Formats: sequence, C-alpha cells, structure tokens
Amino acid sequence: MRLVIDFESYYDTEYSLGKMPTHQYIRDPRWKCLGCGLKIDDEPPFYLAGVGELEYFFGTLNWSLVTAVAHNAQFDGSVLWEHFGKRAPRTWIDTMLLARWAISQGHLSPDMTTSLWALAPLVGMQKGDTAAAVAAGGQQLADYGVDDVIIEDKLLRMLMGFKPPRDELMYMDQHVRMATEPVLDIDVPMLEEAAKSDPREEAFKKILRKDANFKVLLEKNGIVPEYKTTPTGRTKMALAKTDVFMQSLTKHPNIKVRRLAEMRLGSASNLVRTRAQRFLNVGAPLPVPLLYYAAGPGRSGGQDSSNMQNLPRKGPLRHAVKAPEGHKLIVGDSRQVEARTVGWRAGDKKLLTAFGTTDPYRTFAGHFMYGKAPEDVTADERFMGKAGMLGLGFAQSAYGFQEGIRAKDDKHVPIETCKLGHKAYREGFDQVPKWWKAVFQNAIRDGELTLPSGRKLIYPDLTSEVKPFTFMDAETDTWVTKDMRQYEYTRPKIFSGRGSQRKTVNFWKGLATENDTQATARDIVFWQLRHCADEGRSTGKWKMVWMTHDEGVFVAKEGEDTTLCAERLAYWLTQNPSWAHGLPLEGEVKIGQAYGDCK
DNA sequence: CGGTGTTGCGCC
DNA sequence: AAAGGGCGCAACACCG
Repeated sequence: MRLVIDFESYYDTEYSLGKMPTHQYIRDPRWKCLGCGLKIDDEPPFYLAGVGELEYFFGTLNWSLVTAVAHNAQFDGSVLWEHFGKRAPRTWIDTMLLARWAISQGHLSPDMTTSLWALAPLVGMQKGDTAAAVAAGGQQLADYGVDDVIIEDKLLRMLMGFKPPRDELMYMDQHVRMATEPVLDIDVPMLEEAAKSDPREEAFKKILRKDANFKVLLEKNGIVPEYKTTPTGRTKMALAKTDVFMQSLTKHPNIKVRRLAEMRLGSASNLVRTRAQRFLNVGAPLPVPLLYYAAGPGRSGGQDSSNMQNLPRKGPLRHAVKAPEGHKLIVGDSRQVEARTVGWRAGDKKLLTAFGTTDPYRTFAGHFMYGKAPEDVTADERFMGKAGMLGLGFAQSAYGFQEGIRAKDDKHVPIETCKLGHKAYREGFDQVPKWWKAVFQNAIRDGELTLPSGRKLIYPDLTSEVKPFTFMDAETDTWVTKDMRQYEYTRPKIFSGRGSQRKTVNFWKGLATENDTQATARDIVFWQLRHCADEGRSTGKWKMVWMTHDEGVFVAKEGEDTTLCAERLAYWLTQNPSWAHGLPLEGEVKIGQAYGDCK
C-alpha cells in the first residue's frame, strides 16, 4: 500500500524549522500538529486536521505493508516517529531525494532545485502559499495540504518513470531512517561541560579572530606579518593553520609568539562548543540527519545544523555520543577503499597486489621507492610510502605532493624525495596514468562518466579553451607558462554550495579520476552497509544508525547480538558487488559504548 | 539590517 | 607535462 503523507505544523518567526534542527522543532513545547494531507494508492486525497483522527487513522494501517511517500521525509518521518507512537513504514520514498538522484543522472535540468515549489511546475502544478494557508487554517489549510499531496503523488510517478535502481531507492530509505528513527544516546554532563562558555574568554577570542587585532599583537612582538593571495585574488594575512607563515609562528623561537599563534588558532574554531550545544538542544535519542546524494560523486553530507560526518577525532564529542543503555556500537570501516579502487579501476595488478601485503605502505616504500626489503623501511620512509599511495593516485605533481604533506602534516620533505615518490608511483603502477587519460577522454567526449555500478557522473556545460597555463617544470624547477587546452564545466545547482549560482570549475584528468574513484568507492560501501543493515532489519538484531563515507555504525544489544553484528559487518566489508569482481576489499570492525571508543 | 560571498576548519 | 577532491557550518567581510 502506498501512502502519501504531508504533515502541517504550527510555526512563527521565532519558532520554525529555519531556526532550529528538525528534532528540536518537533520536540519543542510549542509543537502543534495542525493536520496531515494523505493519499492512499489511487484513491482521492484527504486531510485530517485532528490529532485524534490521525492517531485513529494511523492505527488502522498495517505499517509493515506501507510504502510511505513524502517530500523531505526527514520531517514527516520524524513527526510520525516522535508524535504517533514510533511508527515507521516498510519503505520510505522521498520525492526530494528522488529528485536529487534524477538531477545527478541528468534526467532533470542541472538548474533545478529540489523544493516542492520548484518541482511542482514539472507536473503542471503550482504549490500553494504556506504562510497564508497556515494563517487561515480550517478549510483553506486542508485544501493546501491536499494540494501538496497531489503534487507529491504526481512527482512520484514522474520521478519513478526515470527508473531509479532498487539499490539507490534502498540507500534513500536508509538515509530517511537514520534521520527519523533516532537511537543514539548522549552524555549530557559531558556535553554540558563542552558547551560551557566563559563570556570573557569568548570576547577575547572574538578579538583574536580579527586580523587587524592580531596584526597589532604580532607587531608588538617584533613580527612582520606575511600576506597571501586568496583564490579570489584578495590579499590576506597568512594566518590559516596550513599557511607557511602561521606554521612558522607556531614553531617560533620566541615563546610569546608561539603562545600568540596557539591562541589565535584556538580561537578559530568553536566547533566543539557549538556542536555540543546543538546535541543538547536536540536531545536524546539523537538522530543522524544525513542528506542522500549531497555531493556530485554521490556521497552523503550533513544537514540540519549539525554535520554528523565531521566530528573531531580528538576531544569530547565522539565520547558524548553513545549506544543506549544495554547496547553497543559496532563500527566498521572499509580500509583504504579509495586507494584500492584506483588500482582496480586502472586494472593495475601491482597496485592491487601491494594492497594484499601486510603493510601496503611499507611495501610501496621498500619495493617501489627506496629499493629495499619492506622490513628495512624506516618510519620516515614508510610515511612517504603512505602519503604517496594515498595521494598520488589522482595525477598530482611532485610539487603538489610536497605541498600536500606540508599543509596536512606540517612537514617539509625535500622536492627530490617527492619526485622519487612521484616517479615510483607512476612507473611502478604504470596502468594508473593510462587510466587517468582514458577516463578524462571519456568524460570530455561524452560529458559524463558511467561508473561500474551503472550510475553516472555528469559534467554539464562542458567547454574548452586554449589559454596560458602556468606550472612548475620538473626538469628546471621553475615556473613555465604554455598555451594549453583547458576544460571547465558548471556543476548542477544542487551541488554548487549555498550560493544561488551554479559553480563553474576547471576539469582535468585529476578531477575526473578522483570523482570516478570517490563515486565507485561510495557505491561499494553503500552496497556493503545496506546489506548489513538489511540483515539487521530482517533479524531484528541490529540497526544501522550512522555512516561517514567509508564507515558504518550499527547498534545492537550487548552480548550475542553485538558479536553477531560485528561478524556480519566484517563479512560484508569484504564482499564485492557483482560489478566489482577482482577488487580486494578489507574491513575493520570495532565495538564500543561511545563512538569515541571505536578507534 | 539582512542577504550573499569568502574564508577557515572539522571530517573522509 | 598538469592544478588533490568531496562536503557543512560558523564567523567575518562586504554590499545594498
């Protein structure tokens, strides 16, 4: 049975979904369900205004047979769960997520956005005025609600006409569940401690964050500030964590300067404090609101004011999110899945073989870079092997490689060593550079890439132009400018960030192969985690609650269920989809009470 | 003052 | 021969 469902709720200027996360809104004392538009299969739509009526109606349904349809099911699903007895359908279909998929696959225009208002004209409808309907209430609100349901029903038919694969529909469903059926507990005292703010300290940080103020402090200590040119051509003091100048300040002989730099860096991010407060505001159980297909290559992203995919690896936050009483978290990650995928996509046997050894990075450093047995490789050499295997798969230059290590690890590696690694990768894994070229040629020929799974990556409005290009010449170590054919494309609006404009970006083989690899790894990990989640659902023994790109988080009762879940997760992380034969995959599974324990 | 754009920083 | 990529949020800068 198909049920289209669209809740209407009270809101005002202070209290609205725009001002707070979904669950904070729904759990607020001001919450009021004004009614719900509904439609069953091909029957006429209707609107129920009373909560009692709704409870009665929902009670008559066999939810294990319901396919529920909503636009932004994160909202309607959360209302159903929080306010109508933890009800959930057998399957969720979210027309907003379907539209994201349709745009990503080129079925809908890259200019399209996914609001109901923007999509309604595609099915010959016009969305009503929400504010007016809510203000009027009564029959007018009912008519509005019914209209929305009609739009959603028509959208569903149109979008399903594009034949979304079953796997993608399951991934959408899983994303809705992680957001609407919250499970995770939070450590309130720990979060309260992390959310504490001292007004004097905050005021001081605010001062430090302003470049002009920090400049004065530097000059007082006899430091001449250094500047950089930003990507948009502005001049700015080089005070970011990864800037050479800032890195020199953190290593400055004068302790006062080092202190100053540390304080500035410490003032730059309030993530821990603000996120801790968010978690407290939302409360337990904590939902995991991830957006399906947030990124061009298909990865998910955070939404709803707190990105659950960027919690700091150090600090209290990961320790403050935990399994509920009597349960455990089971966390599994797919080891080096992207670097492995490069080897498989390129058909490079040597790269894949290296990943089959006990320490792939040591193997690369020993056999490919330094010409020695892996067991004789030093710590520094292994570091280079690791950086190379993870960083050189996408056509990066030796200089880019060097710069990446400097920015990320604050480490200076001589350019000769970087050139050695660069050469070792390209000559040792000689199928990889060929693959870069082939992928790029396909992309510029077709304006799209087809992945092994059958999913596509599209490059709309691809153009090229011959113009000067400046790069470091590896022979002479000098900047050289040459006329070259350069490509660019304009990303679909939904993958262009917060701005209203579609974003035009340079397109070259490094980007094409990085996209291809990230997307393929996404298809693999989504597939693995979905299978594990399905087993949990069908046995009732565990539940998938969270994911971070190459990692899935599950919750099970302590004891047998936890052990079994960990076993099955470990199993699935070694399994290949039918289209990925020959790619060696490895997983690592950890069990803990809090997320922070699972490392 | 609110909206938009830019930068920095957290993650993979 | 060649430029890391992908996100979201907070804070600041700038504009009308």
